[in-house]
Amino acid sequence: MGKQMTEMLKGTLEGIVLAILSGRPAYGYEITTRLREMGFSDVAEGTVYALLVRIEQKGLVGVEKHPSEKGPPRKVYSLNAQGRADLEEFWRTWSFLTGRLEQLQQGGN
Amino acid sequence: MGKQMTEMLKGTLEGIVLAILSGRPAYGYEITTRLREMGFSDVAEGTVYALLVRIEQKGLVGVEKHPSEKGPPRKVYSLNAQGRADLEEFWRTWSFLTGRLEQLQQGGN
DNA sequence: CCCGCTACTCCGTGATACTATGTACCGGTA
DNA sequence: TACCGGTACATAGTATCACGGAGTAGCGGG
Repeated sequence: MGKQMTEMLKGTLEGIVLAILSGRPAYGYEITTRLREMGFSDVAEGTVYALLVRIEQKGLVGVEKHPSEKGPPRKVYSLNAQGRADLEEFWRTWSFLTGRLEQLQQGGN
Repeated sequence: MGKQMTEMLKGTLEGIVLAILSGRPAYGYEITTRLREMGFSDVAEGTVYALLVRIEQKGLVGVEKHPSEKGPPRKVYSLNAQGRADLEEFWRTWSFLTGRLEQLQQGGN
């Protein structure tokens, strides 16, 4: 995708990852793969790892190390209470935004 | 609104302004006011002016100076062909994103 | 023995919004 | 007159976030 998508993902990607984690715990490489499968084909790996560090430092997730059969140990992230609260707040902000945009798209300005 | 909104607006605000201009030409101060009325209560004035300079330099809009009865002359921006194309591209990117997010919100992950 | 996949990390860059501040024009009011 | 508030635009500095690119490391297969 283009530059527009890159900019639009700012602030949204974090919510997307939180939403993914709300389903079940996951580790970085897995999350990157899932994002790619979803169609976010050029989300950079480094971006995802940096984001995970960020939400960990914000205290939105817990981390556990699990050995992998195929490489270095995985850092499995799981949403905690604060993370769930943050996700809800994200959805509120998101729906506010979609509401306004929908209005704009229908020529409602 | 909070910091989440600030981050989410990155990349979106430009589309929003283009959408506003697609209705009819407008000048900076007016756009800021309209954004506030829409609920984007803390979009900074400086942000809007910087954005307008940006889209002008990208060649998405035309500019005309009109005198004002109440202050300095207004710089009235109007969408040109390239701006309309950019706006359409914005809507495509936006609907891609909303599609994925909708899926995620319905626990579809 | 190297290649490719898995898995994580880090540094520098670019884009964007915010804060804060400044300039300037105008009308109303004390 | 002097000042204030609303109109209107501009800019310098800061923070955040995604990307590009490179590096480290474990593991299994040709």
